[in-house]
Amino acid sequence: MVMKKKTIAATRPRRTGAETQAPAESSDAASMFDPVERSPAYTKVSSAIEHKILSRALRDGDVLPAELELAQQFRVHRSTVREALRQLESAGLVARPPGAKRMIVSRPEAAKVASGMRHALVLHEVSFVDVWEAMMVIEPEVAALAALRRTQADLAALTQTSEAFRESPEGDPDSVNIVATFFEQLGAASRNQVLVLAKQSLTQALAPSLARMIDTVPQARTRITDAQRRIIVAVRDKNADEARKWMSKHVRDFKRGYEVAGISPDTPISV
Amino acid sequence: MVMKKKTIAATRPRRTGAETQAPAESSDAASMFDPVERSPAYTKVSSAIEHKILSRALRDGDVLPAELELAQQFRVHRSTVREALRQLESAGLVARPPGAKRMIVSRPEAAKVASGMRHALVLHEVSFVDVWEAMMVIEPEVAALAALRRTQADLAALTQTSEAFRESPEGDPDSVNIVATFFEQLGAASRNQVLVLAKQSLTQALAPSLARMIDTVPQARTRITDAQRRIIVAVRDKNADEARKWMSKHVRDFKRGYEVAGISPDTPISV
DNA sequence: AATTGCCCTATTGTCCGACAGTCCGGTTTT
DNA sequence: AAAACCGGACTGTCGGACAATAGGGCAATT
Repeated sequence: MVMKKKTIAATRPRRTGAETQAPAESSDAASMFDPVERSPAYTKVSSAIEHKILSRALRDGDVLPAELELAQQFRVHRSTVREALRQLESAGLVARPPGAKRMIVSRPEAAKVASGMRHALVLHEVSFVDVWEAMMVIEPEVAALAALRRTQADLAALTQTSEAFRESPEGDPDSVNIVATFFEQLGAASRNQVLVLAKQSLTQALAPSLARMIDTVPQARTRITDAQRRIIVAVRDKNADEARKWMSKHVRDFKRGYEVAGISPDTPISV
Repeated sequence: MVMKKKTIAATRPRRTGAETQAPAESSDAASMFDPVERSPAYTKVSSAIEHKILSRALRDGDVLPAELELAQQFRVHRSTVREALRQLESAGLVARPPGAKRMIVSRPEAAKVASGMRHALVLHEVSFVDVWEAMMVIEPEVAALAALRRTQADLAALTQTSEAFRESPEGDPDSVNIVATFFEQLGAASRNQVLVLAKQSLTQALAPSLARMIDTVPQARTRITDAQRRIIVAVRDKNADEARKWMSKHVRDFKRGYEVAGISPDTPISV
């Protein structure tokens, strides 16, 4: 167990070196050689594992081998494995159940993906209208689908959420979350995971400024309550057109609210 | 070395045990204590940096301090910093320009976000119809927006791409990429970053199976060519309704293609 | 029998220290 | 001035260490 390490270090072909000077003697505009891809070991390790996960050789819930064992299998140092694991962890492909030692393979949750998208939106200084526009595209259709596919349980959940919103006190900072939940449940009722994923990012991105809006515009609460009620009725009656129509109004109202609140539609969304 | 552990074990409040029996004598279902949050240092470091980036104290293009310096500032070991950096790297918040030493702050590219979403879709075994349904929701509207907002350059790009597709040889494995490019450019023309992000994931997710479909169904190529032509005309004329209509047909055709190719709509999309 | 206390082992989180390979900017040589 | 050279600053990776803890097993206790 002592000499193994030496052997490895000697075997390992100090990765770089012969690559940098190649381009010097290429003919002209069209280069003769493609830049050689030099990727650090931690990337190699992480993509190896990632591949196993995506190809479902490792399935959701499987326990990953211990770091040391991985290190031995890949013939790299444990630190290297750990760096790889951090990549996968932040991608949501592996996770550690609270208070567990080993990592398990997991599929990225909607919230995780959404937050990645939210980061992108924030950093690209996407404006409120852009998000709103996307909502105008997606939400009404989702509502329509939900109306067609909802189960009794979906309906109950929606009703309860709407109830909760109606009863939430005036300045309750939690109100927005309830509104978000309503959207989320509608997504769930649409039985389309893809749309749910896309939607969630939007609501997440919008939430902070929406909160301010609701607190500023007095009519906001009643308008939201009203829209929710209409949507619920449409969903209950499996009336896709109505659902679409009211969701459309509902989302459109958001923009109105922003205008009334004096928030410019071009304000970039923020954290 | 023997009694140290004893002391520790005694001090440590055996977390799990305490929780499980708490509900026994508590008033009812709600447990009395929240689980204490224990997060490793690498997470703390990475969220500290993440926060600085999202709040734009660190802006796109800024060079991060060297690992050693970060380690000193955070008072942790360099390895710990590196683990944190890997997290940020895989989130796309920092990146290293090819052949550069220091890391720079960057905003997650559309492709990055899209691939995160694609992972999620694959692992959740989302079926082809789900993706297709989402496309049916998004793409026509994007086309409509594109028609309204396209510039001359957008139009040129679209035309060129469509041209490229028409000229691509029969079994060319690159054909799908050209189709994808067409969608992407249309997204760009819509001037809505949010929709672009959402779209891209869908096209990415669909691409592999789409490739098979195109190769299997003989009529596919002409139908695609035709649809593209119509869409381009509509976009040229700034005719939103026509653009929407033809994009709708175009996407619907995909499903038809799958049916003809004998691919079940419930096939989960794969890598 | 169920609970509690104690110990051991496998593993993780973190740290130290080291070194080769490479990038970069300045210096010397041609 | 262009080319070759050089030393410092960093990164990538490694070897090695150690404390803390999750998980089990075993024994003492209720």
